[in-house]
Amino acid sequence: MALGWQDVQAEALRRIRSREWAPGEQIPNEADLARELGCARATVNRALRALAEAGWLERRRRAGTRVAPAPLRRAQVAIPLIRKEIENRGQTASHAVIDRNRPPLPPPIRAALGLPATAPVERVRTLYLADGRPFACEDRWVHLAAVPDFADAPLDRIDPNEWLVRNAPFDHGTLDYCAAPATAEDARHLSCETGAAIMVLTRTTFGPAAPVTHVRLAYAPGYHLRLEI
Amino acid sequence: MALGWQDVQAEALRRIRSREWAPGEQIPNEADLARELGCARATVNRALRALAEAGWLERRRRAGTRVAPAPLRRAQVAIPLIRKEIENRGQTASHAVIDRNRPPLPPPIRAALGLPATAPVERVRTLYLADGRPFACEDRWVHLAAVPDFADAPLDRIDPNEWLVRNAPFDHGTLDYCAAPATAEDARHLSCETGAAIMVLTRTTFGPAAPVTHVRLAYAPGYHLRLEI
DNA sequence: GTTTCCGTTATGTATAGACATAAAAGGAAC
DNA sequence: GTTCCTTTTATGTCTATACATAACGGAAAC
Repeated sequence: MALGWQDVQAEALRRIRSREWAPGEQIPNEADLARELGCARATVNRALRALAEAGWLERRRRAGTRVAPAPLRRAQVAIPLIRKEIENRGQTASHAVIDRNRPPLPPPIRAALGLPATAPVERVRTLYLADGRPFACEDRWVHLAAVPDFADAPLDRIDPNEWLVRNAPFDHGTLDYCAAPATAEDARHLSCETGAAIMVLTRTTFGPAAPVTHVRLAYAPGYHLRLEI
Repeated sequence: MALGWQDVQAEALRRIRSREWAPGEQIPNEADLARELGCARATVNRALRALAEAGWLERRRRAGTRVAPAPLRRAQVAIPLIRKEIENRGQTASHAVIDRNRPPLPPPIRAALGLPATAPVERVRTLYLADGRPFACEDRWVHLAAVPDFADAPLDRIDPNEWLVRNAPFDHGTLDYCAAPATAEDARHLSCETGAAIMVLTRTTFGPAAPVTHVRLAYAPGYHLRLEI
């Protein structure tokens, strides 16, 4: 057997790193490379496509393939369940619903979800605990028209985050992390001082047809968001 | 005939979302699906592989393909140049080197890089400005054995971040975002108050053979890390 | 000179067929 | 029952071929 696509990928990466193929420069076309390396064009294609997805190459039909000028690397961040996130740290996860009701939709939340003021929404505030100590507190608004069953979700047994992940798969959404001072309410729930620097995640998710949920998640001090690249 | 892998992917995704294929459940094998949909197995393979990479499916040889029980979605975060990050906000980027020298390597940095105390390193502290206002301040340690040319980098013209991205392509690394109170030094450079909640990024990158750089980047208050999912 | 059109070219993708490989399942030896 | 081995099976991958598609570049029409 000849080379596998991973071998081709490794060889291409070697040439990129050794500057044999310099940044911005066009590399040989797939057919030539296949001939040179002694494999099928499909194999070269698989390798180069993977490198393009990883940000090392830029490919355009007819224009050929060139080395990315400033290799813009992408990091992947897995968005796990909060429960898993706690368990991955070797701690025991639990949660407590603080309150659950249907207040009028405040304009900022309304805007984020793109809903009319009359849309049926439920608000749930939840405290997540790791080994019994506060880990994060969540203020979540759920669009009931998109997930009618949420009204009956047994949130004492399964946390809102996990219930929604399991029962309302979504299309797309946005995450926004920022550092902020803990509000008085955050501080009360997280047992920290008002104004302490905490990580706040704001997430809005949309289903195929309608917005699903908007959530503000305030992590207790000391939270780290780790990415691999 | 006309069925492309994207069509197959869309159909599979429809079945996952409609719960025709329920979470945790095993789906038909590639050969059967290909026969059912009227395309080649390779086409089905391409579609299902893409869905697995996106986190919708879990595949194992011989064991078949099943719908991910709790679709663990991954978000991609592009790690742009700081300069680009500023320019993408429609502002003008500039930078100023605060100091550049070769102090002894402090143990925490040494541990992060995995280097002996005698390793040749250069420390550069840089302030990044957006429209002339402080955007972030950087404390960077560069392993000169891995990037000897760094000693001659004209950091008045090109910022350290960009110089390294362009001249020292790396293999892998870790990013760590956390919310922290601004130190007195952060506060002085960023024109904010000591103790203000700021986002701190700690990044360590490694080349094929040796560690390259360790950097602590403190963003001015108000910084947001946005991800699309 | 400008616009339109068309051929060339590199990548994108589909296909059938083949073999490789991991892992589960079942059977044989003990 | 436990261990080891063999079969079976679904995914992983390579190959050769073919056609699709985007885009560059030049020729033709005006």
